[in-house]
Amino acid sequence: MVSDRSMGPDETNPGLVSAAIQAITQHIRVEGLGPGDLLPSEADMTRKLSVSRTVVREAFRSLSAMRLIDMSAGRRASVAKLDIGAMSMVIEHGVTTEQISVQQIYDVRRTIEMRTVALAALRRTDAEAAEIQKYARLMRENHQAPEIVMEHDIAFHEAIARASHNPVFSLIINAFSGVTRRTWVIGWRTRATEAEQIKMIEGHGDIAQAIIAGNPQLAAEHMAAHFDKSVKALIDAGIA
Amino acid sequence: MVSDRSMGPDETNPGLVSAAIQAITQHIRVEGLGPGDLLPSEADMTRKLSVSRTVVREAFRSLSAMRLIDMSAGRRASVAKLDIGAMSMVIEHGVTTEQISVQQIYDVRRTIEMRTVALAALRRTDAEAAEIQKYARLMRENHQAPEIVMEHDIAFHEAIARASHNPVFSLIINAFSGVTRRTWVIGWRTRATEAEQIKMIEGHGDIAQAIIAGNPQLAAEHMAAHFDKSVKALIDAGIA
DNA sequence: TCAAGAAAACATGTCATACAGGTTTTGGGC
DNA sequence: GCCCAAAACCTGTATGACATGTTTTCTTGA
Repeated sequence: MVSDRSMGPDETNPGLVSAAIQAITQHIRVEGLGPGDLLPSEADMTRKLSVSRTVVREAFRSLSAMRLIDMSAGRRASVAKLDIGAMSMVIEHGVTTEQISVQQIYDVRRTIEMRTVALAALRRTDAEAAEIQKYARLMRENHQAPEIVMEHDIAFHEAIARASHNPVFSLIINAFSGVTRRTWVIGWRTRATEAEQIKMIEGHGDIAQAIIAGNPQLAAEHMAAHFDKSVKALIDAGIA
Repeated sequence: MVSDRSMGPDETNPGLVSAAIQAITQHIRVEGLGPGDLLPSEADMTRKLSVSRTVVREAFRSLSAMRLIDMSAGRRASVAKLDIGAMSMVIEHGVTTEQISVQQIYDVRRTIEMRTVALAALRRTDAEAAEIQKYARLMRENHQAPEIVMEHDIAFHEAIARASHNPVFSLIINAFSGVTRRTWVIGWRTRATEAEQIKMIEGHGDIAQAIIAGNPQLAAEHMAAHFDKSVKALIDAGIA
C-alpha cells in the first residue's frame, strides 16, 4: 500500500515544477553525467523549459534537498555523490509520524546487517578491518561514557556496511543512524550493571574478530546474537 | 564513505531554506502531527520565520518532492502517508550515475526478500495470500506477454513485502521497482526457450505455495533459488 | 611575454509584488 | 435551519530587483 500507482520517480505529478524536476534528472541521464559534473544554470533551464525562474529554482532546490545535486552560491549546480540525504528524511518522517516503529527498524537492520557482516568478513580490506576493530576498542575504552560508546557503536556498524563494498547497504544502514541515535540510550539504560554493559560491548569485539578472521558464518552468528539482545533490551524498556 | 559527517536530516546546511525545512519538520515532530494533519500556511510560516515567501515555498516544495508532505493548489499542505518518494529517486540517481550497479541492487533485494518472504509466510492474512497467489497465476496466464509478466512479477514481490507487515521492507522493495522495471526484460531475454521462461514463472508459484502453506523456511529457499537464477541471467546477459 | 589584478560577466540567494485559479469560510436570503 | 453566493484564504506561477559569490576576460605593469 506504499505506492498506489506504478509511479516512477515523480512522474504524472501535475505542475510545472515536477516537470522541471523530471527535465533535470532526464538531462543527467541523457548526458550521462556523473558525480561532480555541472548542470545547466537556472537561466538556461528557464529558457529551455519556457517557465519562470521561480519554477526552475524550486525544481533545483528540491533535488538539492534530496541531495541528488549540490548547490552553492555563485556556482552552477553539480551532480552529487551518493548520499543518504532523502533516505534518512523518509525514515525519520516515518518514525516521528508513527508510521514506522523502532522495532520494525531493528528487524530491517538485523536482516541487512547479517548480510553486511558476512560480506565484510569476505571482502574487507585490511584497512577496513582495522577501522572496525578500532571502533570496538574505542567502545571498550570509553565504556563509562554512554554517548561516546553510542557514536562508536554507530560508526562500527557503518564501517561494516562500508566493508561489504555494496553502497546500497551503506545507504540504508546510514539512513537508520539518526533513529538509532535517538533510541540507543534507552537500550543502554536497561543494562543495569556495568558488567552487563561491558558484555554488550564485548559482543562488538566478537564481531570484529570474526571479520578479521574472515569467517562470515561466525560473524553473522555474533551479529544475530547482538541484535537479539538489543531488541530484547528495547522490549524490556517498553518500546512498542 | 556515504556521509562524511554525522549529519541528521539536513542539519548544519547553511541557508534560510534549510532552516525553513528544519522548522517545518520540527513543527511536525513537536505538534505530534500524523498523516493527513494540516501544516501552517506559507503565509504563517513566512511570519513565523521572518523570511520571504520564496524561501518558505522552496522549503515546502522540497518536502513535497520527498513526499513527506502533500501539496495541492488552494489547500494547505498536509503530512503525507509513508511513500517511497525520495527513496526511489535516490536509488535511481545512484544507478543512472553509475554509483550503484544492478547486481548490487539484486544482492540487497535478495537479502531483504529472503526475510520478507519468511515473514509473509508467518504473518500473511488470507487476503494477502490470495493476492500473492493471484499475481503468480497472472504471470502464468500471460506468459507470452513479457511486459505483463513483468508488472505482475513486480506486484508479486511488492505484495510479499506488504505481507511481511513491516512498512520499511515495503518501502525499500518498492524503491527498487523502478530499476527492476528497466532491467527486467534483459533477464527475460536470456531465457531462450519458452520452457525456460515458464520454469522461471513456476518459481513464483512455488514461493506463493510456501507462503500459503505457512512454511517460512521453504519460502525462503524458493526465494533464494529464484534470485540466484535471476542474478545468473543478468550475468549471462553481461550486466556488469 | 607573461603574470597579477581589476573589471565584467555570470551564477545563485533572497525579497517584494502581482495575479490567476482553487478551496474554505462566511454571511445573507429564504 | 438550509442553500448558495460572496468573501477570505491559499497555493501556483511570473516578473523584476538587488546582494553576494564565482568565473572569465581584459588590462596593465614588470
